[in-house]
Amino acid sequence: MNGSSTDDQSTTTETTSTVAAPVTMTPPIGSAGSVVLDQEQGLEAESRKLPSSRFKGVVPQPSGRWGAQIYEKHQRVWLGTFNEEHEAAKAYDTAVQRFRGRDAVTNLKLLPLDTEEARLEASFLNSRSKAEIVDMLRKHTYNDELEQSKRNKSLQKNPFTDRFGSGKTANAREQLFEKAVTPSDVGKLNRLVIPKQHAEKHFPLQIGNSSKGVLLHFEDIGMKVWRFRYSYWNSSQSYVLTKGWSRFVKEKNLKAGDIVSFQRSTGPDKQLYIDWKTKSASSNMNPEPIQPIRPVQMLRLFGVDILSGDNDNT
DNA sequence: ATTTGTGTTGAG
DNA sequence: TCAACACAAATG
Repeated sequence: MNGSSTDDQSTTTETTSTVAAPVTMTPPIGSAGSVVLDQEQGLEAESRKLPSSRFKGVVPQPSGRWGAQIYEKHQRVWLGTFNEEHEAAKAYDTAVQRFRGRDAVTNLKLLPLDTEEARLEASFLNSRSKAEIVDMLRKHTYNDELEQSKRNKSLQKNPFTDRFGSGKTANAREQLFEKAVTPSDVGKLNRLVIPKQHAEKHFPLQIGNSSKGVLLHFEDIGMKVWRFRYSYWNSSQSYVLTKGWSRFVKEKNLKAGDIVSFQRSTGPDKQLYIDWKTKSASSNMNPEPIQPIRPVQMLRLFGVDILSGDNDNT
């Protein structure tokens, strides 16, 4: 049934190949019915015994392939069959993270904390039901769907048309507020003053945290995450972004009068976003654009996204 | 004709 | 919860 195609799941060089490519020790010759296989470690008497997998959630198949399964409430959930043992292990890893959370024990998956890849995949995982994830794994389409999700996310992040055009919020992000930065906001003070009105409305501080401050995560247009310390300064009775702010000013080459804007995801994740633009023109006028936006690429992505409608999501 | 993946059991 | 085993159901 799934003999070939849709094989592009892992990063290994496993290309599409039918069962006729047995690189491993498992001989796919004939089904494990009663075929006697000598040469196999001299275990003639147990020739029909299947080899155990060293991976959790992975079981051998009589065909020589590997099945993946996970248990939930005394019940097995089948995750599909795979040509390679590690492919099945990967499927289990994905499933177990969706079923039991980020801290679940996995077989192979390194847990690159704090990387954008990890964030995107975590977001993608939770945006789908368990059944949907299982379906993707069984059909070997999980990686494709994940990549497509990433593309959509990056499109969704592009606010240029929205904010410079009509200012309407058609995205899954809501505009919180904007501020024209002052000379001191981009100067040596290394801090951004957040107007009290907006600060108290959108970034409320706990009573205990007001002096100490909290760490806020913002994502920019290039999906780069910025971490700013946010606190209240009693001396000036103002709310400020301090640690981390100067790096943003430097990288974006912010000048006095430029506009910084803050958004927040309308979804349940409450992800915060930060962006900027020059006073009277688009940010493309930046002499050193670190994250150059290419309208051409954006359009191309749009086209691909719209045209690739061959998914059979339930 | 093959292979899947479910039914089932027993160990941990 | 987990995998080993057997085999009816599913698939080609």
